[in-house]
Amino acid sequence: MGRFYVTTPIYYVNDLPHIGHIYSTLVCDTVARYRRLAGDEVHFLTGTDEHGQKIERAAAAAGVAPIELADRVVARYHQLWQELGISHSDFIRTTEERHARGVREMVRRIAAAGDLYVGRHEGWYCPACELFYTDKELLEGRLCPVHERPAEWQEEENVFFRLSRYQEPLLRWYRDHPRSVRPQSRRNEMAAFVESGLRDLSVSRTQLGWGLPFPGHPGHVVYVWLDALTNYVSALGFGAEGEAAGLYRRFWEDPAATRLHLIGKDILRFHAVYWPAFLMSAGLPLPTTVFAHGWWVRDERKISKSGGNLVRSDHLLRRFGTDALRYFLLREMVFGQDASFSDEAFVERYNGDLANGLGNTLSRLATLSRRAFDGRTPPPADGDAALAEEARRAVADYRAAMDDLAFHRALEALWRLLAETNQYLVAHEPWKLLGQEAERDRLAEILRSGLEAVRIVAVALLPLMPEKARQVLVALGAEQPEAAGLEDLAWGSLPAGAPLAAVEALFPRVDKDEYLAALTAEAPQPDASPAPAAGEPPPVAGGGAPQQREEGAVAGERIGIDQFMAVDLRVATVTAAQEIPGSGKLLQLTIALGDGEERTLVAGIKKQYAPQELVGTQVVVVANLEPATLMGVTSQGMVLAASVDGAPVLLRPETPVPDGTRVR
RNA sequence: CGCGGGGUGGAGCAGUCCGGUAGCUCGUUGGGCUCAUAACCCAAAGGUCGCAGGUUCAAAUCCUGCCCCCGCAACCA
Repeated sequence: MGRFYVTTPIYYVNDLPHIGHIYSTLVCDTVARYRRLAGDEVHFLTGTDEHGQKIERAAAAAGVAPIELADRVVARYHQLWQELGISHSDFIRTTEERHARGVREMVRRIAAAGDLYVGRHEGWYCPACELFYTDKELLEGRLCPVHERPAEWQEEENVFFRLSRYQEPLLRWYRDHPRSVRPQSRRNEMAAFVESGLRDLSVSRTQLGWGLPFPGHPGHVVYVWLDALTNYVSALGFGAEGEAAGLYRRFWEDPAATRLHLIGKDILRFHAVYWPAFLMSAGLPLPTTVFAHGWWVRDERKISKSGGNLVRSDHLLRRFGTDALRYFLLREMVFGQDASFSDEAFVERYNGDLANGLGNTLSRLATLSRRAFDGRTPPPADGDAALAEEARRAVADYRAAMDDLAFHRALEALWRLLAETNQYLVAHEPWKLLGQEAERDRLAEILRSGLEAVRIVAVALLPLMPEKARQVLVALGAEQPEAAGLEDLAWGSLPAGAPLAAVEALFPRVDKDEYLAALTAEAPQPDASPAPAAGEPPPVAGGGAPQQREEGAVAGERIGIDQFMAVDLRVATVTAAQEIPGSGKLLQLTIALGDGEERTLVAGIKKQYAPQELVGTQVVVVANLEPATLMGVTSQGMVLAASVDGAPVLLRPETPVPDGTRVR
């Protein structure tokens, strides 16, 4: 019995939700449901981060006010969380007044602690981008890399936070609280980072309109991270008076409460360094644990050639249902590490674990029991001691794993019990006892034991696969599955003589080859989203895998023949090819375009082609492309290649043709 | 010295924090069962745990050094 506060990152609204957001949120939901099962008072927060330049720009591009853009994306989040059965208690938006109030209070306290001062931030600034660039980022002649216009030397006054003052306190926090940052490797990483020295942090911006006004500094807005991170307390009512701050007192100030921030590893530093430092400065309690999970990466093996890198969560949801996706994500990732997603692995887990494992086990037991006992669960009987013991062990392992956020191990323990149940059935062959009146008690004992094991698995699955778990419990005659608690993991509470519904397949088996073939055939529906602007990493967003996207639209608008003809495509022979020192992807090519004209060209094909195999072969190049300099080499054109999952395959004439031949 | 992940039977992975018989899923082969969603059960084959040192009675696990692979970024005009 305790209080448990769990948060997702707040997601940046310039991007639609993807698998990374889904995963972070799903994990939090599972934790929240588990703590509720354990009888804790739980508060589960998620939300959106809506300030910042990128939002402002994206909105301008779309011709709407920033808040309208935010509203749209937020609607998508609400819809998705509903589809996924996310059980959050609250959804905070940083554009809400309650949040602004919390931020004001946070800034006030930090200022009162003497941790703010005004300093200068200076550098090369591009007025068009509204961004500072480092010398390294600028093009030759101090040109903006985006606009190729001269950058201006600008000095900006900023409010700084004395982060440097918290170096030692942070190190002490890591050292004295082994669970402060998890997994341990991340805590080491943060400790090393802090040990290497902390510089004060600029916490205001003047270049930005779309943000919270910085108290006491007209013309400044609050730095997005200070703004965003504060959501974890502002949503609880921090900065409010009386009743309105009740949640804050219960969940943040209560020393006995657990405060868990679940995040993706990409935003660890903000949560494990800046946030605790802000809190220390403001005199607030620190989180109990910041847990950084890994990323989903799309594996390289080509399951669907045209599918690109997208994890098609919407497709999976439609085809397999929420709980199947939940199961896969929770089972496949070793929590804390990276994991790879593939359609093949998904179907295999679906068929092997869900259809064959859980579904079929339930199905065979239910059918036997219905036949033997007139459509009902078995009458009271002794349970099998051996299987009960195995269930007890599985539950113990499950609970230890869940307490440790090791979902993959928790599921493993449950599936081990299912396997043991199947072994138990084969060992006792209840089907041979059907219809033998003398063996009725014996049959009741066997089936009751098997069903009991399945019931326990279902209770344990409530936090992980809420809907399917509930279905199983209802099928087994439970009257109020939603009222279940951890105590129901004990052996022996299967309802006796309850009507046992004919169970249709819980997870209908899917033909793997057919499914994968269908995926390949299907056009890759690009899940249209506002293109994320490149640049600084998204604030509290992240929360998981920055999803890799298939570049470019397959088919955009049509163009006229004249537009096509504007591209000067020509055949050329590679006369020399060499590596560019220090480059991992680029080759420098010299090509002959006929008429004795030679050009230098840079191509990103080093990983697929060796220089010597290119010399003497013909390729197709864009001859009238604006030159560009890459890794110090100026490229006067571009080699054409088909891009297969990002790997180039060169286009070459079928038979040799004169250099300089036009391609059309 | 850019950041990160990884190298464990044929494939995909646990196990490494906290040393003690090397485990799971899939696949293969043979057998069994027939209640169940072509499912379920048993058995077999198959592993120098990347390499080299070190610590230890004992190392996949701890320490040191090295090799290789993969993401991301710098760089795919």
